[in-house]
Amino acid sequence: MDRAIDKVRDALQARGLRLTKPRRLVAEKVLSARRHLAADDVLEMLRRDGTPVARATVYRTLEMMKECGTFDEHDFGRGRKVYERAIGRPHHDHLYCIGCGAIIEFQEPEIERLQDQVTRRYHFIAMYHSHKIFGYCRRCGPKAPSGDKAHDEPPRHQDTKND
Amino acid sequence: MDRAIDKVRDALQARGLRLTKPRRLVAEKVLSARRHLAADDVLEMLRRDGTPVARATVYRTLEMMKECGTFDEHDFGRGRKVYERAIGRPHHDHLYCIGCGAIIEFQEPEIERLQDQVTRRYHFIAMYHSHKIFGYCRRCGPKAPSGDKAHDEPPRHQDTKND
DNA sequence: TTGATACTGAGACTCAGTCTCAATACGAAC
DNA sequence: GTTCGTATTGAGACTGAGTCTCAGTATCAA
Repeated sequence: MDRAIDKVRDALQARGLRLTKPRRLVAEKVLSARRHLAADDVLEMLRRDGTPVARATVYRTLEMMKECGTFDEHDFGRGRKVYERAIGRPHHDHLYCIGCGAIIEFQEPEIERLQDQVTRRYHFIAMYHSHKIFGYCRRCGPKAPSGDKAHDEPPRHQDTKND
Repeated sequence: MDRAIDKVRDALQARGLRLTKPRRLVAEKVLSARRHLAADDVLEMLRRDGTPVARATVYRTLEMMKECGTFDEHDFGRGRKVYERAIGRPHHDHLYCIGCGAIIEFQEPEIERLQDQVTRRYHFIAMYHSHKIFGYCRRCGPKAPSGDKAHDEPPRHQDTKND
């Protein structure tokens, strides 16, 4: 984690940017989070910690960290962007449970290879990609897709990674 | 196209919904479009045609058509959802050009197969997925990723499919 | 210490999308 | 055809994530 913040500093400095106190506070929240965080989550967490950071600064910092490659940004269609640490962990894609909001990460090198093949086919230069599979996790199960109203208000399982 | 509108009607009726005039007008725009359309595009096109439909109705209809499986909805990160006809055409995914906004469709059955494998691995029941590759198309080329400011205002190629 | 520049915070603003509710259209029953 | 209940529409207010502006503050180099 200290290692991670150093890498964040390096990434910023490489672009002539500083790791100021507000930026560090935002970065630490995302780096240590056990789930994907939205700007509002970070805002709220810092407020509760007694170290509030302005809304604009949080948004600017998250965007900046994404540009530097230290955070990954995802949009699971809930009308807000969420972030997770990118440094020090391998690339992965996501399964998103429509029932409970759980996010499961997966790696499939063969898909990545096929993607390269596709982009070559179209003389396309890939910069990044977004591969998400939406459905129902093991716990929400096959019953969910039916008219099961219990799932309109997604239950939040304790030990899963929610957005 | 007449065939298509009939399928739209059937899909609605199967859910006890009617194909009213405003809904038909919205549906026809998306069915006949040569590119992905946002709600605002549809709104504007209908206004220009002299057959205006209320904003709320357009949004409601697009959502409804998606639910019925007649339209596909995509979000390419430009802050608005876009739609394309789904009936009468095979499933595909997209390459999105950051330079000019061009959208290239691709099909890769092998990726779909690997996806199934992934979901099985996690006991996940997939309902739909979103697979997008962002980068630069043949015309925007390898020069684009550099600090080429000419691409801040994406040029719009005449014969490509923009969102 | 000074000047130039980067950064922050507060709050106004934007804009896609949603909600509300009165008015209207439509299908079924009479 | 008329009536009644329900589905649908339109206008415009509202929401909420994200952006912008700009004055004030911090930081760096000289």
